[in-house]
Amino acid sequence: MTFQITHHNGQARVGILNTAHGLIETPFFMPCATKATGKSITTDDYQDSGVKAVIANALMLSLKPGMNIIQKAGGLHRFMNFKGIIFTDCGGFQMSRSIFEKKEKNGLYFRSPYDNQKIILTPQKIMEIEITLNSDVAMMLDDMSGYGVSKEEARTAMENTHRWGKECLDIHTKLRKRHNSKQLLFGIVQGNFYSDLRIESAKFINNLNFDGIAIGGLAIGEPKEEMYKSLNATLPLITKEKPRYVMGVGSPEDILECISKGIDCFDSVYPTQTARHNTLLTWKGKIDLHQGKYATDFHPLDRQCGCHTCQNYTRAYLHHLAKINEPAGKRLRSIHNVFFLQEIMEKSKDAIKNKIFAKFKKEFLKAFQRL
RNA sequence: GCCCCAGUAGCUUAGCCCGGUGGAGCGGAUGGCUGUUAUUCAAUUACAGAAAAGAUACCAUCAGGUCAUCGGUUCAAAUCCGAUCUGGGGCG
Repeated sequence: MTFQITHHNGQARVGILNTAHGLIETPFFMPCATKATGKSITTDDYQDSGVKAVIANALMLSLKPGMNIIQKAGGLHRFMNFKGIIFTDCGGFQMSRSIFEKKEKNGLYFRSPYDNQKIILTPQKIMEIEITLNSDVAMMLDDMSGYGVSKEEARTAMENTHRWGKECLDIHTKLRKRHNSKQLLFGIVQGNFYSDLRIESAKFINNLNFDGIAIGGLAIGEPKEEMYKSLNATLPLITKEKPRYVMGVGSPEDILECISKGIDCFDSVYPTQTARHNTLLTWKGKIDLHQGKYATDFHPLDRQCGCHTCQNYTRAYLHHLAKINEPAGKRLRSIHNVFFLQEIMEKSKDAIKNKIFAKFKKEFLKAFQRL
């Protein structure tokens, strides 16, 4: 059995996802390892911070170091020495980046940022890449339209996503057999911020035989109400038996909100990117390390935190590292934020098991707004 | 005692010559970062390519100044004039 729900608390649930590299309890949060590493943070740092799963990017890895090197290394896990579970994203999100050129019915066209080579990402190609990476969960190729596009554009993107979804599924089934792989394949719901498209997409993707269902195209700069509106339109149409994944979320507030709606998987650059920009997450709110008041604050970032950074360094020291733009500071900050998010997930799971998730969420949000 | 130079925001400074109520950078404050191509500089090596892209030292908003002091000239002074104070240098 791929996924089993073990506890319920309202819509929120705890479950177990069974993958080629072991079991993982849901809900869980994956920090990014886009290019087979976090930015300014290592695989070890992730593991020491309690990270059980990361998400890497198939498109970026296929460009550098390239598939043959990862194949020679014995797969992505061995290459980056990660002992947990790896999701691979397909590259659909990179449509929002400047390397994206255009899309056709057959796939997405990119330019390599390394050498300007033309890259065509088709369902066939991306499935081959992801099987070769030997990640635990592959994401199908999707067409992600940006925030604010017209309904026609959103519909075209959704239709591409649906067509590619079916193709990915067929190709993946064959490849999985041929490679004797246990890799899972997740579908992605699109539909932009049009509720009727979301509903149509949710029905379509949900009816295909994916191992899990992701909701894509959210957390891309839209107001929160828009995001929740799309999410609310989508969720009732997605089977409760499969793991549900909201791509790109995010902030502690959004994650807790999504958990309460029954989401099981998350990924985001949020903890690491904000850490690099000197915003630290604590149980009492966000800290901007730039602020002069921390120059003489010889307490840990968060007294309740058990992370490597809080166990060993003071706010004053971290402020100093921030002021001199020392890369070591980025690492220490990233470690803390990543650990913090893992703690939120652990506490959320405990709260669901004890049937007090709503209370936990309310108390967290109250405290988190305090600073 | 005499002569020269300097004094503009917490710091570094633009403006002064040719008067029209002060700009910037750093620093400070408050927000923001949500499926991460790309932090900066220098050097070396290898590879790719020959033309794009523009970020992680980012973005947005905001607050700091009786322009050393006192006086004069003028419709108007950071700006011109005089004196004083402070700091630096030189000569006795």
